Amino acid sequence: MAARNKKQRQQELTALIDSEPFLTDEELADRFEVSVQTIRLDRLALGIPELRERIKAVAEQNYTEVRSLESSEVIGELIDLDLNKLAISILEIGPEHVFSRTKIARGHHLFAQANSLAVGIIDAETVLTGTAEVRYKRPVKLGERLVCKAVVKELRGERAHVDVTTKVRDDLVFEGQFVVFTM
Amino acid sequence: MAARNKKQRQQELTALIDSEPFLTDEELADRFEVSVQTIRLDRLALGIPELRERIKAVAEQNYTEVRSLESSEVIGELIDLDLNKLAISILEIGPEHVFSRTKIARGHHLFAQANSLAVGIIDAETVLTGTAEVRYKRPVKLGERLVCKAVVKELRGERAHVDVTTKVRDDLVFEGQFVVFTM
DNA sequence: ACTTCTAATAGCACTAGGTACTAAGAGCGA
DNA sequence: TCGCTCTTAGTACCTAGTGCTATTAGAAGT
Repeated sequence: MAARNKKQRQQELTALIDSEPFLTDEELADRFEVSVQTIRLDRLALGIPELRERIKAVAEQNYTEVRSLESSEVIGELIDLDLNKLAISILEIGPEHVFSRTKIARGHHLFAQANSLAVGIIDAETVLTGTAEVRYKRPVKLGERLVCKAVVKELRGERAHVDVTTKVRDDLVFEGQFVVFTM
Repeated sequence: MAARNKKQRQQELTALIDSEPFLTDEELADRFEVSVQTIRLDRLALGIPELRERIKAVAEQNYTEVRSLESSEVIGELIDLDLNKLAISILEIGPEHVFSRTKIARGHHLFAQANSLAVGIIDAETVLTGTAEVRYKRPVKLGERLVCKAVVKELRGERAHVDVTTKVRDDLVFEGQFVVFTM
């Protein structure tokens, strides 16, 4: 690896550990062509914990968060719910939601937020999506907060029509009509 | 903790470590009221790795699973790709994809597989979803293998129409029309 | 040229949570 | 009593560190 000064090395160190948390000080020292001690001093200066703590952090994160993020009933944070009428959820776009190159959110996350809200708004044991028509109005970038609003337009028997709009601040980024069924 | 024989203790040990993998030998010894050495012998006999390896395993699971599940370019396994023409991917429905109560796959996972394929099929740096019209034909259950096929119907300038169908064996479960844009 | 400062390096003692191995005592059936 | 299992104890060693001190290399100031 090319020579660099302290500042640059520390920046790159932060980025590297962020993307590959499973590297020992020794492996890091090899990559940056400095001694292990230098890496330790850098970590100390940057407040980066040791390997085992990093591994533990990743493990604990998964152990609790992932399960609730991907398997929870509603994608995002449910902040208002009036069953069979209206629901609002908020989803903050993090690195796991975006194309790494462009930092633009992948479409299915907006769909997931909207779909799970359209399903969750209906007061029934089992609700499944029948059809959906969605339009992406503008790209959503890393760090933006998606406010998703679902409104029940029609509710007849086991079929419901739900309109969903997603905004960033007052900017419409996504809208869709969902037809969902209860069983 | 109540006294027990070796067999019972080892059974309970397996169960305990399975549900709480973050316990040290010392903590385990306390719980079972035996010496640390006994716990070590038990782990050895049962083939249970040490704490650090257990933590690492949990961490690696998340690190690969989450990245490949949530952040990979195509959701599912890409098994055929003819750019700007046709693409096929396979997604096996696991516990993380279903409503825990009904074991039916949540709609947005089928959408995600279809959407990411519709985007990935186009030969361009940046491709974004414009609109989508999707229909869910029948519920998909835990353990089923979704075979998703995307076909480019029209490609004019920066806009493309992609038809997507998803089947379980020969059974159509999902179909959609996507309009995607290149930038 | 000499001092001063910083960055980098080296060495040592110590820690947690182990592995691998040896040794020894308790309890029990034949 | 012998033989056997189970349990406990102890030692040496390992990894991936922390924390501290001492030393060296290079650049900057005067």
